[in-house]
Amino acid sequence: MAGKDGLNPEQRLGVETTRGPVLVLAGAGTGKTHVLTRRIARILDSGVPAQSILAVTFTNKAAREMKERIAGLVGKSGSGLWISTFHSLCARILRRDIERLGYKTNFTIYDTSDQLSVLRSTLRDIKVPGTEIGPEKVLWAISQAKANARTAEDLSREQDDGDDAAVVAASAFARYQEALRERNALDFDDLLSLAVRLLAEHEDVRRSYQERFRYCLVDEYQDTNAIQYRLVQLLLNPERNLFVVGDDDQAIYGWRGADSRHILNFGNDFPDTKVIRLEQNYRSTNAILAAANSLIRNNLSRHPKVLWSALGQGDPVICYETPDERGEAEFVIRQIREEQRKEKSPWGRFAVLFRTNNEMRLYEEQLRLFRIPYVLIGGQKFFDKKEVKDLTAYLKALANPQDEVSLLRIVNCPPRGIGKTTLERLDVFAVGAGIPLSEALCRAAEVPGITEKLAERVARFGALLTRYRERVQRPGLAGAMRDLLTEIDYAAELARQYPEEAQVQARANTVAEFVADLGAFDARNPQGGIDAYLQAAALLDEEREDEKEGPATDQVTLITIHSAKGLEFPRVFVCGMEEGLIPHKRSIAEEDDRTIEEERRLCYVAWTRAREKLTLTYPGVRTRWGRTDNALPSRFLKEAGDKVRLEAAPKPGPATQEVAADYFAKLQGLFGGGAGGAAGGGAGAGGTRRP
DNA sequence: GCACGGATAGTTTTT
DNA sequence: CTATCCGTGC
Repeated sequence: MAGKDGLNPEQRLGVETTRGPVLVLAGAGTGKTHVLTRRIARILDSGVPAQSILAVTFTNKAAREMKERIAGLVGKSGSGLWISTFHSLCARILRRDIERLGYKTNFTIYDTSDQLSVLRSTLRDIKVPGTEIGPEKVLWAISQAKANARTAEDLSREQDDGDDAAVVAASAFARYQEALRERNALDFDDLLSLAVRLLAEHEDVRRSYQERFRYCLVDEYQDTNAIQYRLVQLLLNPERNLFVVGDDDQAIYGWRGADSRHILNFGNDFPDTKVIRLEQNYRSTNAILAAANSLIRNNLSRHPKVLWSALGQGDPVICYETPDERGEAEFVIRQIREEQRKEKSPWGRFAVLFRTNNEMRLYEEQLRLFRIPYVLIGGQKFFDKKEVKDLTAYLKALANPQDEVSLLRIVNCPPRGIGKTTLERLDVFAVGAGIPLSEALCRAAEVPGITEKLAERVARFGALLTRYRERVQRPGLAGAMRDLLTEIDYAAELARQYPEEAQVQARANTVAEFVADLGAFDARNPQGGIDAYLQAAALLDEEREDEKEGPATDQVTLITIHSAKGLEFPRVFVCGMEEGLIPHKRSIAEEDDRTIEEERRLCYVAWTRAREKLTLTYPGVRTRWGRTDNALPSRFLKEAGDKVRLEAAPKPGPATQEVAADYFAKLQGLFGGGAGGAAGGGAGAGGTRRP
């Protein structure tokens, strides 16, 4: 029952309660972003300056959306608001005062592969006895520790559970951290933990932020981890105008250290908390909500809520069993095709949700077969592509001379004949002289054991870096990059690396895109600043495809449940509703109620993405890694009781016979008559990929 | 330094 | 099954 201000009574309470601690329990689709943005607008209206308000989100997308919606509400008076992700907030704080922690302000942000190469060399150094544990697992444990606000000492004190990775992590942690510091580099977790350390240890810094941010708002509070929780506490001043929004039923990032106890115990942290429950859902039909409600009721640790909607009963939720996973994909895509034709429904209304990325392959195949436009969300990110990594490594090495990881990445890209032995000698020399490796390159002639010819090659590379190091400090990054690409003849390097012309072309396009991205940055930032660019690049995952997208794009969405959180679609299919996937095998193995509850929440998130109609499917048998196993319907289907009907998927009727013939013709066309070939990778029949 | 072959592991992934 | 990583051999 919305008032003329467009708010229902609970939402209005959330908007108007601007003082003191407030917890908004916002069920799926209950308009929490609406409340957040309206509340910020209200605070601004009351005369509070924009720079006194801080709103923190988890994703860039959420931050962007919030900014846009506030701009729509208050226009220019919203400028000066701090609306950012946890990570970019911390990067901003650190950029200003990180020197107090022994880093320089031109620090580099390391991604996972950079982290791994640091860790690999750390592990090599300490040679932990009898460990065949992959560095990935160790890195995972270290990251987990940082997210949980644990120090290296905590970790070595706690290694009781017989987890090998944790034991190795305990001994490697401190040295890994020191290696990062030597390289003047931070990993993603450090952005948070160092910002927290800065605020905790330096009262004047803490004070200045506390005085500045008189109103703090946190979105998706159920996903905060220990370090984020501490950050929020440190920013809070005695006024404690803290407003958190979240839904404990949608906490699905426990495996990354998120702790839903933060939202469950918020009232204990602040005994005078005002709790507001948003239970009116504006998204889904009651058939969908009834199924979701019956499911989530089975979780014990939660704030009880029951969603309802005024949108009518709607179509029943049905779960279809198909013979196998191929039949499942065929069934779902056939369903989409028929509905699209019958109801003249745009493709963009449909989304297919999966537990894992690799389930999507068969669906892609089907979509291509029928020339249906689709978008696959959650594939390889722009900044994860090899070419982009190579080029950013150049920029990183130029920006931060201590960044050895990036330097080692580019030293032989393209190959310069500088081998392992040479690099070792250079390293020994650098350590002895107390200079960074990048500087040692220029003095290769002084390094013992390096032949004159080799030394010249090394020095030439060193000189190249020195030259561009100066250049990138000035504006015009795109121009610098273009010249650099020409100078190192990166085009030839691509041709050398990839035997197929199409591959070379695709990679070259990515490179062009990267240069264009630099150009866009130059335009936005006339003063230049490579440090600013790299920081933005590390924290913003580029969604340039989105800009072009607009209303013209009309495509079916294939997406994992995790990335679908926060999104909604009129017509949703959730596939692979079987034991072993939802809930996942590894969660079942842990036989811990908490993990099974998280799986249940994941399922809940999936189901509540649907506006009009929700359909579930699972295959009777599934072939995975060459092994065919019977699949059992997910326990969650039974938990939903009669709110989800179980049926066998109907076979294609006679009406679809002609389509089947067409299908076969296309199949032959695709494989050139021979069956069983590769479906052809890369961008083909209109499928697009986006981060 | 590079190319190839064998071994290995494969849930989710906001930054 | 397949993508990726590591080690070996040239």
